[in-house]
Amino acid sequence: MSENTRKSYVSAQQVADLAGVSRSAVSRTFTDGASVSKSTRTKVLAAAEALGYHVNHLARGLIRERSNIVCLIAADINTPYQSRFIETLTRRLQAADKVAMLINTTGDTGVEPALRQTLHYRADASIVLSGQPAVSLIDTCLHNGQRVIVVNRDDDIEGPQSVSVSNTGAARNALHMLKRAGCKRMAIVSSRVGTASLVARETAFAEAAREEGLPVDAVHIGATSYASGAEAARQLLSRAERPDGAFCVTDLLACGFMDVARHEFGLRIPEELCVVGFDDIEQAGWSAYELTTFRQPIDDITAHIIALVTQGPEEPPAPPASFEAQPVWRRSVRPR
Amino acid sequence: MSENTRKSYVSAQQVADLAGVSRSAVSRTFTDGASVSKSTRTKVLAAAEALGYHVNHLARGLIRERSNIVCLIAADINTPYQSRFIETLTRRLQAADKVAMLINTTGDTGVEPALRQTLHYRADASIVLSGQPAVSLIDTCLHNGQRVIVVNRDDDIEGPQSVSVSNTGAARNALHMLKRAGCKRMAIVSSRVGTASLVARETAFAEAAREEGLPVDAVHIGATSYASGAEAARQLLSRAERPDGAFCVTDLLACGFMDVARHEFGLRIPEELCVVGFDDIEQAGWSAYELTTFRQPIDDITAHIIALVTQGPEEPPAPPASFEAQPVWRRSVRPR
DNA sequence: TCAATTTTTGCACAGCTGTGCATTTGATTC
DNA sequence: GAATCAAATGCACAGCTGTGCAAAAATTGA
Repeated sequence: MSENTRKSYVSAQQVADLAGVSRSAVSRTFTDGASVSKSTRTKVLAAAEALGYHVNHLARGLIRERSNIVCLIAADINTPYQSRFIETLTRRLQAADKVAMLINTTGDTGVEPALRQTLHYRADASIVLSGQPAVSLIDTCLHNGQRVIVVNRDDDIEGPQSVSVSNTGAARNALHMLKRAGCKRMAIVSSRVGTASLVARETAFAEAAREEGLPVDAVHIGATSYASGAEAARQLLSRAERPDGAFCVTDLLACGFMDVARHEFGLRIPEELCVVGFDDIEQAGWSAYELTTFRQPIDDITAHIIALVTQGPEEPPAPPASFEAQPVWRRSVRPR
Repeated sequence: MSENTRKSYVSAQQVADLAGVSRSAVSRTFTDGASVSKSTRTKVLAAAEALGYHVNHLARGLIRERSNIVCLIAADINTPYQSRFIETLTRRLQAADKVAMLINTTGDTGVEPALRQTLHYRADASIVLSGQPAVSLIDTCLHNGQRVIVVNRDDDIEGPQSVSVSNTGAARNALHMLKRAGCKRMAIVSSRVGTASLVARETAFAEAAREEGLPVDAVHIGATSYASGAEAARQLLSRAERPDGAFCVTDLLACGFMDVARHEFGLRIPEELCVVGFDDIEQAGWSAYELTTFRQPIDDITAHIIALVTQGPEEPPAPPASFEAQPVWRRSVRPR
């Protein structure tokens, strides 16, 4: 007999029948602020418990304005920085009674189909953590009343809310750290991926170096990964005039860079080579690295994102928000 | 004039009106295998493009059996192992035309409300990556026709499909690795979190050591994290008779353990201390660690999960699947 | 006890789609 | 040009819920 009940989900009508009330009463029992008497409420709850009823949020989203679904569009989810971001974001979204749909744009699926997917599911908002969505598609989203929040992209796309970390100040600061440590020849370690924030860090650092009259060598290798940082070190450190100060635009690159510098070139850090990273991923604090870097204020950023997501549609769009990355002094740069 | 169109989503009816066809034609245009003439199809597509129409998957899920939503219930998402798992899983789910809902059970939200959430959204399946869902709730899921897939839990819960890595064989193998390397005093580094697979690894290792007549010291500290591994090293290595071979039930623990062993106790690895880990996270391959460990066959596991998710409801449930963790030799254990 | 007021309840509709069925359109054949 | 058949189309219903509105019930006050 339990076989035929297994077929499908239990609906509010079945609960109403069992409880001997109308379906409206069931609906009202599970709607905050609706008017139901105590006695029917308990009857309904008992019937729902017995049948294993759960409100169908898909149908509810059909009626209401909000589906309570928020899409996260991200690539390189297994990266320490991204995964921490996603962890924090999902936790806070849940606290705000939202549920996160995670769309991975790593493989063949680009950002476009991902963003289209969010429209299919009537998401309240889409948070773009990586990649560059086409403006036309963003327009479609906004046109359909869906919020689009773009994280860490400096480019000023008209329409979407944007949240970013100010890269320039921190990158300039990085140069001055290295200069004060006595470094004479600078290096920039970056990837081929032309992410806006990475490019911004690089150019700000290079410009500051030019102002100070310090030579800069920049390498761009593959993805923004440990392996790329390692390869960059092999290229940079085997040159005749090797750099003695390196700015890695990402901590992950810095880890690879430091490992090769130490284990393949036998260099001591920070005595012979100073390294500055960016992001303050967990590994930066591991005693194998003790990396001096800049901390992305993930708590502040995510808090602001949550505010954007939960604000009413009539409120005016907030101006692009920018947060400062704070320096974290460890031991990969010589003290003054 | 564009202000009032911004209000809400565009529906199939609007597209039909603009294209001059019936709403059914619109629906059929976006349904695979439905019968529509070429001319109306193009008319509909043009109108849809002009209005920015996207099929409402929420309403579609109301009609069809499957919502194409798959829920991932996970904790410690920012952990290297979990994030890699999630990355692979989301990618493959998307390739199978599913979309992943990520539910984070790290904070105050436990597994129970998470699993209940999956019922609310009529998920096709729930994949439980962490935590122990109550049997009654799993029953409710199955009763409602929702698949539940439990990953890496050894306990035999009746009902849900389960996929796991066989821990015992690998753990016994770990002991023999250390024994062949000449280690005399064994240590087990684990956490207080009594995850089934961690406990299984520990007990298997301990039993194998007992069979070989080798002494074993086990420590359990806090979460399964780098910091716990570090603290474990401080406790174990300051003892009078310190161990010379350590089995860390997780690579993350191993990283913390190795760092403290080297930088606080000045021990050389593998000359004075051999370390074996588990999982083969990315950091295990970094040259700061070169950790000998056991690789979780994530590709095989996720492939099997996808097969479970996409199989028809009438097919018989597959038996619990178990995969072997393969040893990965690096340099944290002395060669024979 | 009765009138007035508030609370509760049920009805019916809206929200958006997929699909069976009958009907119409178009093509093909003689 | 008529007949036959396949393909395409529109209608109407189902699927599950939230909510305005009117009716019913319960409460309050005198």
